[in-house]
Amino acid sequence: MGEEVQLGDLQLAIMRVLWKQGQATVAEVHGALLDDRGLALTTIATMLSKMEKKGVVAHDRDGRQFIYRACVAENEVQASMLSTLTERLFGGKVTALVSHLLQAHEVDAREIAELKPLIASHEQQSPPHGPTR
Amino acid sequence: MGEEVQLGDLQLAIMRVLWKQGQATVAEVHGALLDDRGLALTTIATMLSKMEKKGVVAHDRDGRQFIYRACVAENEVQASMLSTLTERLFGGKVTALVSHLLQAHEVDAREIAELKPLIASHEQQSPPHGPTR
DNA sequence: TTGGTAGTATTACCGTGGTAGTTGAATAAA
DNA sequence: TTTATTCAACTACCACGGTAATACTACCAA
Repeated sequence: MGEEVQLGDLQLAIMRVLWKQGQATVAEVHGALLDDRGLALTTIATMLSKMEKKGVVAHDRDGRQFIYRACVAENEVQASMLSTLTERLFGGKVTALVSHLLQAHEVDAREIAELKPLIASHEQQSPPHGPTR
Repeated sequence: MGEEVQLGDLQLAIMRVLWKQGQATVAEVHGALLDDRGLALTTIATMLSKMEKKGVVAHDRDGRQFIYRACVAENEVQASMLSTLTERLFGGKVTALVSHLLQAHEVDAREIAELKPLIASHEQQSPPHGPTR
């Protein structure tokens, strides 16, 4: 592990379609993003090409259509990008990140209520795995 | 508010120096980053110029030296970049972000222990401030 | 068999982050 | 006063994300 996957905004949007759909043609991805972004179909196609060169997606063909699928898991990308951001922005301290979230009112009472059981469920085990990095 | 400040890796590193120091000359910033990055002094100077054009730093002069200082608060940048990432990666759901952190073992028992009081202290008040965005 | 259509491939362009050499000006040293 | 040094300014690249027009190709229909 440790792929260091960093994706841009459009790339993430495309990945979200593939993650949700499992697989999709260029036209399907384009359709899924059209309302929010109104991009040309060739833009999506070009981006998918670049992403394939990068190794984050791959395609099979069905006749002349390309069927794209994700090659990296959502978890993986989340982990990679979030840890990069935590490093750059909070000196690698996850607690500093969460602390900021709370301080900045980014999370309200309802969300705190949702969080508490989540934390509780992870409280007891969590193996002693040394320094995070 | 709502500045939408997005900074790159080097830019963040430079900002951290300014945030810590309060202000610094080009040479001082360069010195502070030299061990980790070994960049040319002109690289730092160029970057600071670009950052000034962008409005995130400003300078006064002391003789011929430039004294740079941050124009955006650390909190502000953290909020902006984190919320962008949360939007792109977790569909805007902060709870999904935290949930990922826990699931991915990015946070160990010690950190959870640190987090609990933080959360508790924000549990009661947190003004009814409607939808976050 | 020829022409339209659907779909990918190629090419191009912009903005920005990152990196740094070269130039020019002002000050300090000789 | 001339020279050397120290800055900042200017210029130049490269990579990459994003955006899209145009070119090519294979299939389908008339």
